[in-house]
Amino acid sequence: MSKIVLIDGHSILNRAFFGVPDLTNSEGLHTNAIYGFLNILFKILDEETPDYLMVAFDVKAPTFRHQMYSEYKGTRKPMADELRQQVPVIKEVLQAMGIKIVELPGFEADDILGTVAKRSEKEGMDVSLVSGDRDLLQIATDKIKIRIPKTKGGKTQIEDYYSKDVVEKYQVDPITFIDLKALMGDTADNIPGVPKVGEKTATNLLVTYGSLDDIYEHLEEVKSKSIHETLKENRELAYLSKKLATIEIDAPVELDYSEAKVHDFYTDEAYKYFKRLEFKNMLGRFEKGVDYSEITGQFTLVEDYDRAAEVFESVLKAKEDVGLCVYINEETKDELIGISLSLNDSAWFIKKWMFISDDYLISMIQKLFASKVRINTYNLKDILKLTETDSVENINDIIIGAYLLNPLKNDYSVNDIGNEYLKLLVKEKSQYFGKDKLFAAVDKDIDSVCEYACFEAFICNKSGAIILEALKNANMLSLYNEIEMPLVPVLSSMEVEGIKVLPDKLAEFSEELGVKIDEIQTEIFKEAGTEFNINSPKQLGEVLFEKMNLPGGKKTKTGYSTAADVLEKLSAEYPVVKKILDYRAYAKLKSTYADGLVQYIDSNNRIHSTFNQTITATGRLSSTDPNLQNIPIRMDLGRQIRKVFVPKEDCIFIDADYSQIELRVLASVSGDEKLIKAYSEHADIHSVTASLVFHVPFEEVTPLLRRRAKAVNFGIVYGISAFGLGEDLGIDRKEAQKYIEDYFVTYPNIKTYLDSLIANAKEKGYVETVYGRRRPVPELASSNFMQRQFGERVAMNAPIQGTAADIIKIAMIRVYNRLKNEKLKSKLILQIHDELLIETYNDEKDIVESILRDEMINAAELAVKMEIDLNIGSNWYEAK
DNA sequence: TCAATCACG
DNA sequence: ACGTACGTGATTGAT
Repeated sequence: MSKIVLIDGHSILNRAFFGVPDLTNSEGLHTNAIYGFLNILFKILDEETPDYLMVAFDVKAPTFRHQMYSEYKGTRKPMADELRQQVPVIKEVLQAMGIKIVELPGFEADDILGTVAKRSEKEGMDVSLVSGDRDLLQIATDKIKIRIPKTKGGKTQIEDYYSKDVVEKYQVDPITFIDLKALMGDTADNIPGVPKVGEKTATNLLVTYGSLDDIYEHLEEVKSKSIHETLKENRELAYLSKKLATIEIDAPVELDYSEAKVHDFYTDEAYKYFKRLEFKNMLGRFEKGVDYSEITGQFTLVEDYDRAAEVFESVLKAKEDVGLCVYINEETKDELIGISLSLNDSAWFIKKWMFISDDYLISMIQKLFASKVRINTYNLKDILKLTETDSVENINDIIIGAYLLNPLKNDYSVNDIGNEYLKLLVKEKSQYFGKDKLFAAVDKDIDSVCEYACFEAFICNKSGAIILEALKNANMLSLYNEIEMPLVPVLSSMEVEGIKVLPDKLAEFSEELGVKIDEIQTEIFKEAGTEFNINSPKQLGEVLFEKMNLPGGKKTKTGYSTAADVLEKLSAEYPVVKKILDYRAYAKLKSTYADGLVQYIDSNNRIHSTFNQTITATGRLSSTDPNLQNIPIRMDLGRQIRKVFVPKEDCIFIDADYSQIELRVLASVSGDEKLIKAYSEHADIHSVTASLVFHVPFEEVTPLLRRRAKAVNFGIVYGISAFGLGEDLGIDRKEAQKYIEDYFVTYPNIKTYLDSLIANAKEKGYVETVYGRRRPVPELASSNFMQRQFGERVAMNAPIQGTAADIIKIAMIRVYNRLKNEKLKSKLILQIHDELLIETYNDEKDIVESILRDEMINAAELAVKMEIDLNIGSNWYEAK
């Protein structure tokens, strides 16, 4: 049986426009709706493999509905400019792809679609009708499927409705669905006075009486007086509304199926459009990929012990690379589902089952890791938690390589890597399993699990060598082999160890904060003369700036800004504002820290954060679930939280942090003699800067001048701007500009260095750290001034922040290896960008201290010596 | 899901 | 004339 897919062009474009965040190509053309439309189109094509395809659009000309009702303005709202621009472009793209577009003056797209759907059904075809508009549900039958895509944050989900699904969801059949819409009046917003009853009432009426006609026939039986009245008064309008909502299924469409036949859409002409629109991740579709059917033929499900043993034997003596992916039960977290292996063009999914136990599988992975075979894997950090090995020689982790090659992406899934490096397009996980987790899918649909897992191992394996080659070409092989890969077991261990907390103390904090919050809230309500949600910036803004008439205008898109810097300016004069700031501080502490951390405490009273190695643009780590890199410290109130983080029995904390690592990096890489000299003399760098920049003798540098110089130093590292510095210091832009100029006169090499970074970035398209880590700076090529400015700041900041990140990573590896090689029990448990925390056994205190000093200071050989501050304590508050 | 806010380096 | 400091993550309310 053949299948036709019909697409409601305008409604899908509309959906895409609102579902996809604003996108602009370098010509300044808005492309988000086109992008979203094509995403949906491709998803449908991949899923359905139809024989025929058509896209219908509305035309501007008046339709029969206008004749029926002169005020009719169409069922759709006027279009935003950014969307309107995109309509002709998507049509051109579709034409270039050779996709049939249907338009019919006098009719809306709905009518064309309804007509074609019904006719195709008669021809004996299966019909898929894709629309964002629920009005189309009236067309559904058991052969006509209405598909309603929803784009949420870039991901597309599709709701499917056959006639039975309409009944299930709305309790009425597709034909009666028109009556439902008519009663609710939401298909004809423009008609004044349409009887608007709610969905509940409308459904009840229809379920009780059958149809709109039946309702009016039994009008006297309708009990509710108000509903009765509305219906009675608006009878005519209800019927008009119904007529307008009814989709024409016999429009004079000239139908030639041969024009709609599905063929190779990936033409050269279309390719040019995709290039111009800058839809890079769609370009893969235009290139000849690996033949999908040929590969899946060599995927094998292994559920039998002997067979598993054979597979292991063959991969263990392999001369070529072996791909490995490991699947862990998402719920229990420490149980395997199975593993996939790949060798050449074959792959196996070895399911945990009977004699193929967790222990067996883990021991086999260990054997593989210990062998001479080069393994290409994915997310090694989690695998190491199972195998408890920390030698990563001969192991490639493609996620690490892919991140180094482009740290700006937010998707490093196996699929995405396959797409980028192998031009291989395979089904998404959700296309195999929907919302199911793997541990559930393994029982429901083992064949899909097998195919999915085998593809992953296959992709790991095939992309491994390509990624290594690309790293080599980018001069990042040593960064990869000597920093990023050796860091993997370090992070793995840190996550496994976790950090101990005192749950009772945490609860005590929460309690105290709760009391305080209640007190302050009562006072605020009293002073404001009204009760409202202080946590709602919207409500707070209204209370402060409208009801209480405080000075301070709008700042954000949505209304008044109530950010701390705005409120601080008011707090001196208005005590209530001070209280709001206090309330905020307490509320933040309670929700994010005191209460927020509780959910992460395990049975040993330890919290295991995740240290992400492939998130940041600069090479830093990030910490999530929970984030232990932003535990309060700046205010003493918040800092108290650190008292709940404690070392385990027989241990103390040793905390060491680099002193001004970024400024030292800057001094070193810029080669500025004055700065280097100041550091070599262990001088107070901010005071030195103040003295030189503000032309006062060193002894006469006041705290104010020092503070300003410090802000300038910070600004330099961030990629200075007069506005930003001015904002930070509360001085005007002119004065800030003067500071900056004077700074550059004082440290001319820094100016030269920063300029060279920008020039270099413009030329090469990226900046790099001392250790070769790259950050692309595409913003520098933007036609948008703001974007370019941003690009310049990024070009100045990334090498500095990134080099500092490289250095502490080296220190972490060295500290970790020293602890291990010297058979010490103490463990590295946290990294906070320039700080390391070691849970140190009392009897190892001296040696750990010396290891930390030694390895952190000597991690880098720069023109400026590194210094660290080291503290010891019985909780994290004391050790800092 | 997004925007606003605020915690950290 | 534009409208900004660099890098992150969690919580909240509003949609």
